[in-house]
Amino acid sequence: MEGHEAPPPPPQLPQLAPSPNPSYLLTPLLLPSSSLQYPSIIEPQVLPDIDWVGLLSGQSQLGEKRPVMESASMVAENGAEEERGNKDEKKGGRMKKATRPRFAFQTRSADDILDDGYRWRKYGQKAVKNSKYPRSYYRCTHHTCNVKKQVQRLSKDTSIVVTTYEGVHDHPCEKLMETLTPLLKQMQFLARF
DNA sequence: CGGCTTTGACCCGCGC
DNA sequence: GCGCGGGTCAAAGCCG
Repeated sequence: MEGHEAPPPPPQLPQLAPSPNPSYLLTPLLLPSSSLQYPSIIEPQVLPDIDWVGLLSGQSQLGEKRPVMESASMVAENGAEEERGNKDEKKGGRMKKATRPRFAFQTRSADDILDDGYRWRKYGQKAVKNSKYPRSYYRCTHHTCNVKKQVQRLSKDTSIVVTTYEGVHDHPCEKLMETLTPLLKQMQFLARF
């Protein structure tokens, strides 16, 4: 799909002031991937180009108004209650708006899909307004797990991929455990001396 | 053959 | 009420 490639050398990212709200929770995101091949570094920076408000709140309107920095920072909306319109299941089995933690981060990567240790199944792709690139929708393949993520590449800086996670995995990350187990054993062994 | 991607259609919320 | 934009479904096709 990507077609026109040849991403230009990544321009200098705007150096943004550290988020006034330090609770953006980068750690939980780094955790599962720390031992796996990450395509690039995670950079806790914010691009004014991305529709963070839309990504995080579910409604996007990037038109004239820029998202304020606060909402544009890496956000973890944890208790963001929005129990609006609690209708019963819509026909077609569509999901109602659940109140789940959402957080987003950006990576500099040539790959849209970064290996975070979990298995994802793509269930949709949509063209997004104000963006050359489509947004992809993924769902965790674990049966009982209902975690979703959205992946979108910036049109301004094509080397930046924005990933938004929604929900928390209710199962261990097999890949991570595989990697960690021998390490832990070794640490336990060494700790005896 | 099972799991995954692709893709058009459908649904819903929101702004005007 | 209508149109737009975003999110999801599901059938068909692809691939290991």
